[in-house]
Amino acid sequence: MMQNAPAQAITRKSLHQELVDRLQPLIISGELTPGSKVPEKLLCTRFGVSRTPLREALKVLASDGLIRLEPNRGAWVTLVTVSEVEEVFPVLGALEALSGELACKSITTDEINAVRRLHAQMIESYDTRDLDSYFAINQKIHRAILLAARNDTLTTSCQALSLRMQRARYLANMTEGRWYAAVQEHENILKFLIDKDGNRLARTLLDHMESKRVSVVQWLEAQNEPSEPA
Amino acid sequence: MMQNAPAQAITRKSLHQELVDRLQPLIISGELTPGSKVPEKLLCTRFGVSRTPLREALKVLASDGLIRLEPNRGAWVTLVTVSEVEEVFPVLGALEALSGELACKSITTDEINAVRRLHAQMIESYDTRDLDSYFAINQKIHRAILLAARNDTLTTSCQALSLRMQRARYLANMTEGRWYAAVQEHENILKFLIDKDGNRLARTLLDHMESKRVSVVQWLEAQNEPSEPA
DNA sequence: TGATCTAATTTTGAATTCAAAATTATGTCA
DNA sequence: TGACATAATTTTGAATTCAAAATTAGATCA
Repeated sequence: MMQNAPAQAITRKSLHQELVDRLQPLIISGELTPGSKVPEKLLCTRFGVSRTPLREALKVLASDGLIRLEPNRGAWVTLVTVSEVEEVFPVLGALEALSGELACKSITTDEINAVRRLHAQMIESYDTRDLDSYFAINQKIHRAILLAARNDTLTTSCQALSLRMQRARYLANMTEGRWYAAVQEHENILKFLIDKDGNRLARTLLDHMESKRVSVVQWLEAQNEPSEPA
Repeated sequence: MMQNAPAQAITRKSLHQELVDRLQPLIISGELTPGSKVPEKLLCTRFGVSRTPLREALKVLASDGLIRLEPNRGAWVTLVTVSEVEEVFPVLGALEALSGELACKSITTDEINAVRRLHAQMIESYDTRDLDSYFAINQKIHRAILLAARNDTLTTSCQALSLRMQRARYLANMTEGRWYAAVQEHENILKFLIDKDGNRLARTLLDHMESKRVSVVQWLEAQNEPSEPA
């Protein structure tokens, strides 16, 4: 069995890690429906692997909070709840603030220029109201600052929590007002980064995250009560 | 096979989770020698399980940074390096600071009193120079504050990073001077918690962590160059 | 009809098996 | 003897197998 390789068969490096990397986007994009059961058999077929490495990957994803394992009942894609958002954003805020602080100490001129370019592109996406592009570039900016902090542990922790929140991100269609405010916040982020003003950058990133939290929670709450028309 | 249960056989709940919980202490205590290979076969025998659940557990521990998986070469117990300590402590500092801030908002009188009692016990351990007991109670205090913050995500993140640093903790036999200073810091921690002064508590926890970082790094560096007698 | 119990089926958890890779042991030749 | 190549052994990675648990389907009876 398993002689003729299926469509998306995997070969390189550790299989379970490869599977973790492949499953994450499926969860974040919502291709695996939040709240639904993880279709173990289907995924095995899709990736052309047996249950053993897939289940190893599920254990890792569970420890990252992207899925939940119910003993003898299988794996379930976790839902982004209001209480989870209320929990994760403050932590993410503290970590991003730290990343800003550290980045100001180690960032190079080239890296600052790279962020400058990303910022310009992001403004362009804002002007043309291209939300997908805006989100993608936004992410890159935050990641660039994170990498400039030169702290792998920080990077890993941030990324893990970000992933969980990205499940909400793709839904959170911002209001015009919030979007404008976010762009203003990013102007300050860029400014303080250029100035290498760690304190102010940290504070701005924290506030930025807090605003995002409010916005995501509002959106989630609106979603949860569509059946209450005054 | 596996009919007659071995010495420490496991039965309840998810086997891989149980194994994660059992392996963590072995790693932190140093019973599994840092830098050495994880003896897969031996552990299977010891816990009376097959390789499948054990290997699942190893994947999870690897994603927590307690072990390192080398494809086709097996699992290795990670060493606590200076660069890792330099990375993890600042992150842990930011998270503990946040925990202090949040704790001041939600902690109950009962919980404060519990911390007060723990503090008194810790002072007792200090007076009798009982390092093991001191460490254990110290941990409990930090954990009590963490729990008072009412943020599971924060708790989980902190615990994970703390675990990694505890591998160093059990070695880091503090100097008399550092120990005294740490106790003073804890006096302030208790004071600001009672006052519910979030800002000052956060700042103190951050400084406390920074002092710890310096102390652990010094100790590690002393360990690494025992072969340079001036 | 519908509630409840039982049997069949599916899914899950974990042991076992098997092939591939790495390690160790052995043999050869300078 | 000692460097190198080759064979035997062990270890690893992943598929398969098998028992236990959960789910579903079907039968029984009020």
